[in-house]
Amino acid sequence: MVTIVNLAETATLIGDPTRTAMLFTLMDGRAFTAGELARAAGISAPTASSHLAQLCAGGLLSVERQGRHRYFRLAAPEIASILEGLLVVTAHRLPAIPRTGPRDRAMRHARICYDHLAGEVGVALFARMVAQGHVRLAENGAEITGPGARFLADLGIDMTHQRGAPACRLCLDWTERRHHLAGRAGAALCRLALDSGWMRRVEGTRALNVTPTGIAALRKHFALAP
Amino acid sequence: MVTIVNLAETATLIGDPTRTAMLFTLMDGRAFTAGELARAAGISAPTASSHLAQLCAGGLLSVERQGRHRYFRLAAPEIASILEGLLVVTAHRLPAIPRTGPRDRAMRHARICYDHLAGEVGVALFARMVAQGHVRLAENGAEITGPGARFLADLGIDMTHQRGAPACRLCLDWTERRHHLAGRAGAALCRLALDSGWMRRVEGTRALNVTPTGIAALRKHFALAP
DNA sequence: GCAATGCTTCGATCCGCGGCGAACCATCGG
DNA sequence: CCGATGGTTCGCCGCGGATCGAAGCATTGC
Repeated sequence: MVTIVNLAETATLIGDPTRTAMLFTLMDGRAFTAGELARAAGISAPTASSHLAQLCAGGLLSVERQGRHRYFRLAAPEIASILEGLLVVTAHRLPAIPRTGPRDRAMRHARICYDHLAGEVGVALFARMVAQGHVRLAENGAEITGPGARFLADLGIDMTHQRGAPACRLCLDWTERRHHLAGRAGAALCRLALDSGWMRRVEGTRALNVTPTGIAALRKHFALAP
Repeated sequence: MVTIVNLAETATLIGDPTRTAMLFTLMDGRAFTAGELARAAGISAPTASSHLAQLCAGGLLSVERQGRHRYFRLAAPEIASILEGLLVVTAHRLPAIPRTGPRDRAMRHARICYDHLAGEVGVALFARMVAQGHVRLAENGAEITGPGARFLADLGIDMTHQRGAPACRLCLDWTERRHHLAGRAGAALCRLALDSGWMRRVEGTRALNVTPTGIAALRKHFALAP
């Protein structure tokens, strides 16, 4: 019975207390970095790396590289169901989720991520573009729609006849744990925001201050409340 | 934190291949002696005794003394649900599953899951009951409607004035990846199918053979084509 | 460029646990 | 009583895996 052995492997993966702690941390559906999960489980980075590799190989976690970070999340909703099912046999209690991310409010609100916008503003902006049909989520990332290209052109961003880096990349937001827009389009929007005076860099950090001009522009072009 | 450790202990209990084999043997809802489980798992009596003691201490099995025999069974229907759920995740991880062989075909078509029907027949039967308004999907599982209670009464199943285990539970089907009916109603339907000669157990497995009588009955009562 | 940060690999250590044989206890048939 | 059968306890062995420190690789920030 091959299936029995495989099932036992899956259960063994869940069975280690350290790995269980990691899985529990991930049970809210967000993604966490390897270091965050190591701290959450109270183990060293090497041990965490080993555990995470096993969980990925076992199909319980999926991983997304982001610069020097690696974001882990549950590979499927069924994983969470299994954990809840196991809870039926044991006691019930909500897991403690570590508060992570920068303490700086400005950083949370808006910041530069590499060459594009991140934080609450970046995530909300991307969500609006998807909702308005300017960006369509695709199999391997996202793509700009016809109306989206016209919308960007009105803002002075020409996305046609360009090659090299992909136009749209999805970037997992550090503080929001949701995707924001990267790639050439994301970089262009970030340049636009800085060049138009919508946002200004805060000296010495990656944080961005949204100016009154920016608040008005975000409301006008993206129907975003401040 | 305590719950995490307890949950990990439960998963570890399931995680040993030998114990998994025992649990699988017990998944048809019947009780087996320690010696039978030892032979089924291919281990010596002392080892089996140790494993069974652990499974009982972990709340996965219950035991019943009868003379010099000790009969073990799954402690609760939820245990079977967890095992099936783990199978779903494990099967999801393995893309290439050998889906051939007559024994596997019979298992996929109809089988017993603890005390109720599973497989294509079990899933289809539940789907028909929902479509016909006999069962209504609810927030936390499902419930039998008024017409559903009358329908079951016509089949000789009385679901009124009973307490204890819930009437309707949903169980995720291992092979179909959809829900089938568990709980008291599911168990009653399974008993009906066996007692009425609709299906017969295949010796040594959880598979069920649907008899010609059963095919006719499923068509008549549930409008199910074979 | 260089330093700092995040993560992985390697090597070594150590503990837990599954496995069995032998002996022991419990129950049944006579 | 006495053997036969079913199960458990005990002692021991060996392997697997969890852990960490140190070193190495990759990426970012300045």
